[in-house]
Amino acid sequence: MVFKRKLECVSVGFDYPNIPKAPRSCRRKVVNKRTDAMDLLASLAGKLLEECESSSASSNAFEVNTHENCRKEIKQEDHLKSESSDQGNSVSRTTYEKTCVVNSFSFPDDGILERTPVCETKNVKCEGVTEERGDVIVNTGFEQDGGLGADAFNLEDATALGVQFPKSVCVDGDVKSPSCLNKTPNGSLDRQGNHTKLGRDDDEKLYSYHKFSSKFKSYRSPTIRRIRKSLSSKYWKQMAKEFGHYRADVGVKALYRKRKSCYGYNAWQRETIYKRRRSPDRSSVVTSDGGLSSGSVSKLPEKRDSVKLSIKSFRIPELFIEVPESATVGSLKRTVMEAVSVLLSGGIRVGVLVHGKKIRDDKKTLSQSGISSEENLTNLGFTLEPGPSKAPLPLCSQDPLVPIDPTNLSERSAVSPTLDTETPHPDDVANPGNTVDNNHLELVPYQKEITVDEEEPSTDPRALVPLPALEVEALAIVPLNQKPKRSELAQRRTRRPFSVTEVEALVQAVEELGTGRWRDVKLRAFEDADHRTYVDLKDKWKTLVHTASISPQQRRGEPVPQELLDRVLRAYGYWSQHQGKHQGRGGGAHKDSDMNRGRAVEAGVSV
DNA sequence: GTTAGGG
DNA sequence: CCCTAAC
Repeated sequence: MVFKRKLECVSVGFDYPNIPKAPRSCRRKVVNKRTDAMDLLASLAGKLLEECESSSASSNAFEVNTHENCRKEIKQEDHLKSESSDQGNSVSRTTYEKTCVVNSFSFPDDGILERTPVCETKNVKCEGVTEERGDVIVNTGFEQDGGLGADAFNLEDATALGVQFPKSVCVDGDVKSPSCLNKTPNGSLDRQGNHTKLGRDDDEKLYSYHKFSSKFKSYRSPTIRRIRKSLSSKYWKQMAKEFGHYRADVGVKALYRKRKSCYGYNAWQRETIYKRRRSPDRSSVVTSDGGLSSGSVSKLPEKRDSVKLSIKSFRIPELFIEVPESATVGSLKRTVMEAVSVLLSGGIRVGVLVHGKKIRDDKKTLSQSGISSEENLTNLGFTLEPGPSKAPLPLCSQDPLVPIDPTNLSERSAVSPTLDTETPHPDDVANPGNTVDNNHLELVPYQKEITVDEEEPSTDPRALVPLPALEVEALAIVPLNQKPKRSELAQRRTRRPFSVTEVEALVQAVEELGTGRWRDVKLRAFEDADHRTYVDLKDKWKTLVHTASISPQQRRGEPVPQELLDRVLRAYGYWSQHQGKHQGRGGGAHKDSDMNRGRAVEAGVSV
């Protein structure tokens, strides 16, 4: 149900503000938001795989057509075979094919492609290191030259390409431009085709993200569903881990919401397809290249003096949370969730730490900053700093390293949560398989999602960037929603079913006031019920009418006396025919007498 | 701030 | 219950 509609926006993906249809202003905002950092990170992550692929691919064939307007038509077909051995004993060998088709990429600037690499450092290595500075910490682990495999990632490439032009993501497979959807070769809308193709390999995790304009909302792709289902829980859990106690399900939900409003706001039609797989060593990787990197990779076959690193995890900054002891764990989770959300919604920046010292000069090269084989890089770290990005990620930045100004000090994100210690939150339900009442229905899908495909513990210490997290976040930032309202991340009010008594009072009030004066109804019958807003009353009335219209067998929840339902129907019918007549009139004039009169009439006519 | 509706 | 468009 609810899930179904959300299915449309299922996953994930990096969203890039290059959709033709999107108002410039919107796109701009995207960039200014979390997009900055998240795009960057996402892209970095993406490069990881790119690196992997380029290094393990037995063959690569690209075809890049450059049009005037810096439009790239990239087609890529890879048949790559990769093999590697686990650190353990088993040796896994994976063979897969890769088909990549990228249509129409727009770049704001030609120069970029030709830009020369700036990174001059040599391969360096070190094991995962954690730097803590009170900010968000990104653990980095430099890898040896040798056993990089998929975990290696070329910063140079990433920054030079993916980071700045994250047009699409390609993980081991199809690459699609967000705009592909709208621009199939024949000019027609094409959603199905690619999806279908994507689902062929069970070993791959596919993500599809749809943003539809309202007129496409009814679209339901079986393939999409499948893709959705294939979403492995471990990734969400991974995200949860990476982001502290971030609750994946809630997070997803919140994001859905956020997106939902976004979609309503802009009628975009976009699609980004992700293919995800487990790299030989079970690390999760993703590439983000927008096709551009693909082409470039072929151009820059040999990149010796590069720095390879992997970002193992992200940590959130210090969060201050205060909850009463009586609060439930679920409440605590939500609180943390909210805190994190607030943090993220406030924008984040990326900082680079070397030996615990922040490198503020974005112009410096890595080697100049002390990031090279000559140095002990165990102290290299990245920080995600809270606070609005004051230096929007320039699409054509000439700085390949850290496009985001990392100068500001971290800020604290304090949250003074309002906890409810009432009914356990649906998310607290331990067993997803359990039947839950309507209230929880909406969340069930997520629970399921999260428990599907749980076979792999994902304990690989080298786990890379929390893919899902990035994807989700990347999505979250796409928003065209100017002001990330706090409500977006606020928790939903706890459900409080109307009691028969309340229904009675409501019916009574509506009989007297009609169905168009909810504020009055509120004042009259629920004056002291602070938790009942007039909107609630209106909604309740709506459901009451519905309930009264269906057979008793179909009704759920605490049964409402038939007598009351009859009154509901009666009042409904009455006021339906007396709308303009009585509505808008001053207060209690048409009261019972009116209603009764009307009732009598109705009774005589139709009841 | 309210209303009316869709989700 | 939430979210929005329209008032």
